[in-house]
Amino acid sequence: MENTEFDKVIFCIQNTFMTAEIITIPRATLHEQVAHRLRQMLVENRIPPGAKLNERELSDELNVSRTPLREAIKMLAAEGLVELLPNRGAIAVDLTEDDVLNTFEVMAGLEAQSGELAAQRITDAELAEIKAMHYEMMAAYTRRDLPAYYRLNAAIHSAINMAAKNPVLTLTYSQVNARLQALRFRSNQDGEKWKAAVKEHEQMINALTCRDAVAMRAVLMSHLINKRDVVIEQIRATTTTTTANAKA
Amino acid sequence: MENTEFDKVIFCIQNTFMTAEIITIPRATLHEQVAHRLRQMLVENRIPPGAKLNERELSDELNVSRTPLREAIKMLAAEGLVELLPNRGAIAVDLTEDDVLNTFEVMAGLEAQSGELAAQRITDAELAEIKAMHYEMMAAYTRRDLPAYYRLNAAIHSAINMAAKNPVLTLTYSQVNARLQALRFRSNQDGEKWKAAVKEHEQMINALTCRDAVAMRAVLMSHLINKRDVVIEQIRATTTTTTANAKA
DNA sequence: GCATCATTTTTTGCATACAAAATGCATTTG
DNA sequence: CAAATGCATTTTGTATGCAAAAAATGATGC
Repeated sequence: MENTEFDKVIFCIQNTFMTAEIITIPRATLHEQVAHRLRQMLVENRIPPGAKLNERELSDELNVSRTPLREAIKMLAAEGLVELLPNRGAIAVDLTEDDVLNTFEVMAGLEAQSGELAAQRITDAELAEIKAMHYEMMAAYTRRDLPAYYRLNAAIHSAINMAAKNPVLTLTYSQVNARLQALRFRSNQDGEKWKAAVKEHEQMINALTCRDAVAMRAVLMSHLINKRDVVIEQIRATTTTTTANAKA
Repeated sequence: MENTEFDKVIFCIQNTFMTAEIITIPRATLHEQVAHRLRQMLVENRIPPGAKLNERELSDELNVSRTPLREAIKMLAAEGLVELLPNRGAIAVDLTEDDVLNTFEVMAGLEAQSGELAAQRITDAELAEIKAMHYEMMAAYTRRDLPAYYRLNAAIHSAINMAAKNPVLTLTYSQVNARLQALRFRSNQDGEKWKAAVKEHEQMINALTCRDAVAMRAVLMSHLINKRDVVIEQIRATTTTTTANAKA
């Protein structure tokens, strides 16, 4: 049920004449590699929201023919990352404020359930690892190292998800989350919100330690609501400039 | 964000000589139509779980070339209805008992949230319509009209979903649900479970009328758990015969 | 008689070619 | 001068063809 994907693996072999040869071994099929790369480009805003996905351009850029590219685009459409306009190709999703609100509402429910189940099912080893990451994250916070903070934050949420021991939940979560990644990529929280987020993380660790499913649900619910507010603020602040940009 | 799909629309126009001409206007692109038809075939078990999707056979049967067929299959793969085996094509998902348990767990969370939000947001008109469908369903129950019961049951759950006023939730719900449809298609509940399901539906109506979000969550949670048990029982009962069938 | 290996056949994966639709532009016309 | 229409170009959608991988078949050796 899980779809593990990798980019090409570069292999170095030496023939009898000692001239190094580099051959590429596709780990997965071409359309899966393309889908993976497109996902990255979308999340990193290299393809901005609302932008058209020109098949010829992309196939040139990615060095594949249009066939696997189109297959990849169809997958992304099913995942909700791009929108398919009949006879007019695909565009990167451009979420309205309502879309973002609705998506966060679903995310909150999924995270809450994830935390609830994790509290019931987490092993001591898993909990220890999460605690370790939590302290690393606190270190990043005190140093105001935002990139490290984000990385650890994502890792912790992922670990909680794993502790819930439900692959379907994990998959559903990541699919819904994917659409928000593009937004979060550029989101910076101010000092006050950041402080609150850290406090919530401490509550999470406590709830997990006590295996308190109810508390865990409550904490994650409000945690997501705060995250939502941060993103919405960002959108409101940048919406005037970015929409003008996206149109161009 | 919503993907409405239709089959071909048959159009009748009369030319100046009064000879009726019939032209087909494809409402959606070919790959979308194919995806729609494949979905149906999977849900109705016309393609049984674990069966291979032979591209040539299917393209002959559906009268399309392999290209749009392959694009459709990629979409279904992203939706989780088929599994892609590199260089070996696609097979219809064959859920293990664990898969079913996990999927129902997620479904329960989504339904519960859906009900919770519906209790907060439902309009009087929507509630009235759901009540009407409920009474129709009760009629079908007393007549032991299983097909009508199922149809109304699905309609009610869909209506509750709509009342939650969150398209993202609706979409997520239907995607996760799609994988279970194939199982439910052949599931028959015994008298005792059926009676319990009907009782739960009455509680749902009450909770909705009182706009009691907490009660709604609780009812839908246990409702889904019971549904899960029915399906699991079915699987256990038929697993020996059907697996032998699927292999053949 | 069975297992292993080579060969043939089938099937998937990808690229290219062609058809249809949409877009942009220039010209024309009111 | 503006709107509309027709033409050219671009872009998407579908079909076909070819190459590589997997499956099936048959032959050979033990």
